[in-house]
Amino acid sequence: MSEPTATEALSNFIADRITDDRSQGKHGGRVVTRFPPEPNGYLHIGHAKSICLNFGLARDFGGRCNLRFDDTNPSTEDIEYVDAIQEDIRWLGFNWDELHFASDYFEQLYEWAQKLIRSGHAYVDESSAEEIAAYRGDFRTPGRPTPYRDRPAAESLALFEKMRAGEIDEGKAVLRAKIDTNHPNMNLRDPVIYRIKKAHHHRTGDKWCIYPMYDYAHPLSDAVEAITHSICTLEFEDHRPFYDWCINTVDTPAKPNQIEFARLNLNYTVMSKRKLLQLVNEKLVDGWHDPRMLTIRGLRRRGYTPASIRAFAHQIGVNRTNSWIDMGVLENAVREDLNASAPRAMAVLRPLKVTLTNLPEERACSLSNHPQKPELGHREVRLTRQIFIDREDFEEVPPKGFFRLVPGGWVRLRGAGFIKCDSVEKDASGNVTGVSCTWHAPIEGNEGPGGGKVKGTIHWVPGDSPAATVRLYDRLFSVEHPDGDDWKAHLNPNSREILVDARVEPSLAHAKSGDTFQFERTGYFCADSIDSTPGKPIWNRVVTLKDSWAKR
RNA sequence: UGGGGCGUGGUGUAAUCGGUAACACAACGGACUUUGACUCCGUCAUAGAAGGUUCGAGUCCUUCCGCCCCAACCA
Repeated sequence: MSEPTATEALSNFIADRITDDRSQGKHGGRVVTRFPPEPNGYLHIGHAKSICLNFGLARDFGGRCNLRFDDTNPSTEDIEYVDAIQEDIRWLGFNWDELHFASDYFEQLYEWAQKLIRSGHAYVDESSAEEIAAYRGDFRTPGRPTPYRDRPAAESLALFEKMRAGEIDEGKAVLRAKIDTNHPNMNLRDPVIYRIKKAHHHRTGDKWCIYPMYDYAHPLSDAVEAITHSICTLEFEDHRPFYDWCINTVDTPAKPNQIEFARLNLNYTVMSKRKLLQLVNEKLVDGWHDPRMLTIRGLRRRGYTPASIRAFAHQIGVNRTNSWIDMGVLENAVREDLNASAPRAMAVLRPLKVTLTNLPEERACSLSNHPQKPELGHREVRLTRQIFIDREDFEEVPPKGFFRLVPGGWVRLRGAGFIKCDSVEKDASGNVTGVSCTWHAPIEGNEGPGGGKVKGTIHWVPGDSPAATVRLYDRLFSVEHPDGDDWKAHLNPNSREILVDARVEPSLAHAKSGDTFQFERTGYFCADSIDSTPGKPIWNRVVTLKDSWAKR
């Protein structure tokens, strides 16, 4: 297995900063990161970037990395996701040091909120959501205090207790941090830190009916775990002052620091949970694990390897610039990994019958399982009197530069000698239904049967090869940036083509779910983990091979 | 409009007291090849713009320009 980049130490501005912090003795020299997903959806390639960053940094600096579920909003979260997320992280090849849930800290968070109230840093506001928004103002309108801002701490304390006790209806009161109602940074205009939600929580059940907001729960959860470097995406940048406010005002023993980086943008796909959910709900794809989805599960089923995703994350780097990564970079990462590891086999996607008129008898041909890895051995493929080749490897009137099978020309048969097309059979409407060829045994050296070099080599399978279902996957969208209201109109109608009469080498019948092969000259294919049946794998195309001929 | 960020080739990432613009992907050209794959070789940027400081600036200063984020009781 070649995995040169995935184990290489991370080199980016965050790693630099950690190095700095350590040299200054910050955080006692410790490095503790965390990956904090909200369990309200499945992980996707964008999360993979964050996972590789957080776990990678901990690895590189001999620190630790926790998995913490940010489960502060019971109305959107579900246990289904917490299980799936853990499975996906492990599959990617990472292990967390500690597993936590923000909900484990609810009691502590509540006490800290009381402390804030007592010290005059928080108050219960009984304004409605609309009123709060109105009083908050906007970029051009100054914010103002609501009538409840200066109520006595004791009153807020009592009301906060009533909120917890379920004696106040949803929407009738919230706890707000008391900072500055007219701060230029909107996030500091007395942000809400607790709201009433009479919802069942997947872990705490009905114990709570008030839930902390992310902006309050996150920094304090980090502090509880003594996280040193709390890495998040750029949109939280102007929340950082409040992050620091929480840490400093509550005055937690640990003082974690938030560092932001740019989230991953990939073209020809969508990344937001909202849109992915919509694709699933509207059945535009076959669920979260559809091989076309860039969810971790989708990628896994498609045939992407963990190493290839790690290599991709490493290659794209980390910085604070909003940028778009070309889908080709991801595709190239699997190609590179699979080229090194996947055994070779032959499969004919669109079969064309070829009769070898002069073949005396069946012939056993020995083919290498990997050109660069002799240790993977050889396999036997029978050359039969009738074989299949791919339709696109034959042209009756070849374009210039075509060096596959043509009438009267020799072409090499992978591992099985040469053939020359003598005649073409057609149906009534003129479609080619088969060709007849003269076969010639393999020849040592560079010369072909007719003298001179034979440039082309094509793949083939025996005439009695079983039919197999092969699914050719392509990018989900046909435009680089599917956005706007009509983003779904840009779904690629050809993102999946199902071939039910492909012919694969008989040996492939024994492939297990998840096994991946390179079908020579066509691409990498993975035996589907859900739809395959014993002895009859269904093949998913992971990615094509590069094809400098097709480009012309 | 107030606040916060960002701007190096087609794409992404580097160059950490200012000193010959590096690496990868893509593209193009070539070599090799029983996968038109792989591999190998070569070509491909003067830095958002304009000024300034300096012997010398992507790196410092000034002024513009462009793009992104923030006005949920979401995260």
